[in-house]
Amino acid sequence: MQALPPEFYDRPVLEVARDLIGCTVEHRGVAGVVVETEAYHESEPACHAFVGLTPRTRTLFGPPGRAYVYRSYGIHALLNAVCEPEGVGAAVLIRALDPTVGLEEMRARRGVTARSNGARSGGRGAIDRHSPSDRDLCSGPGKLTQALGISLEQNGSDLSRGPVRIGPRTDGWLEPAVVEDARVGITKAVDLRWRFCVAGNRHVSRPRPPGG
DNA sequence: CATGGGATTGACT
DNA sequence: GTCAATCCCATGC
Repeated sequence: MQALPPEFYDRPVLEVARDLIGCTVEHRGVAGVVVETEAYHESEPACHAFVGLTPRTRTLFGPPGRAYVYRSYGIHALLNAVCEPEGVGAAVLIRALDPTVGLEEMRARRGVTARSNGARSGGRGAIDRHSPSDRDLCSGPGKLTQALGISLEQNGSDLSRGPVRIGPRTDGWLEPAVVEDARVGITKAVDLRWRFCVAGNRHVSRPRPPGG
């Protein structure tokens, strides 16, 4: 797969967020098509970069085309693509994928959690968790990083070079039907409709947008 | 140095 | 629908 060049990300974050729909995210031979994104920009308070340059936001203010990976709620790693020129804090959050390559590996990573494996290993069947349906593999920002094996170590890495890479739209995804909606899970700037989803796609996270 | 708050998920009522 | 898990880091004293 030919990865998108850094210049692709050196544009207004809203444009990139829309254009990333239909593109492919790949990590170590496991991949999926982007079906949901959100845009974040330093000018609005829901963006981490709103507070300015700190150790945490260093990557956000860095060059475009890098991965911004951070820990959410102490548990999940969330993947973003840094956008706009260096010095401007902006990024696209990858919220959901339509799984395409390496589904067995995704099921393995998502099927048994550390907690269920460890704490519940009582007398009988230790591994008793259900195997998630393929719909649950990548239908959320924390799920897809787990399915692809993406962790905080990838923060700052180059999305054009890897190990996490993003490639252009392929056949079947050249002109996806995109619906806009309000962003999910935030408490500030909730009125901005900076969420982009593929209409009708099963792998879009909840809440599903109207018509999506 | 102490505190508080998440760009979430899964289990449970 | 409710709720807890769990860690990084921004903020304030």
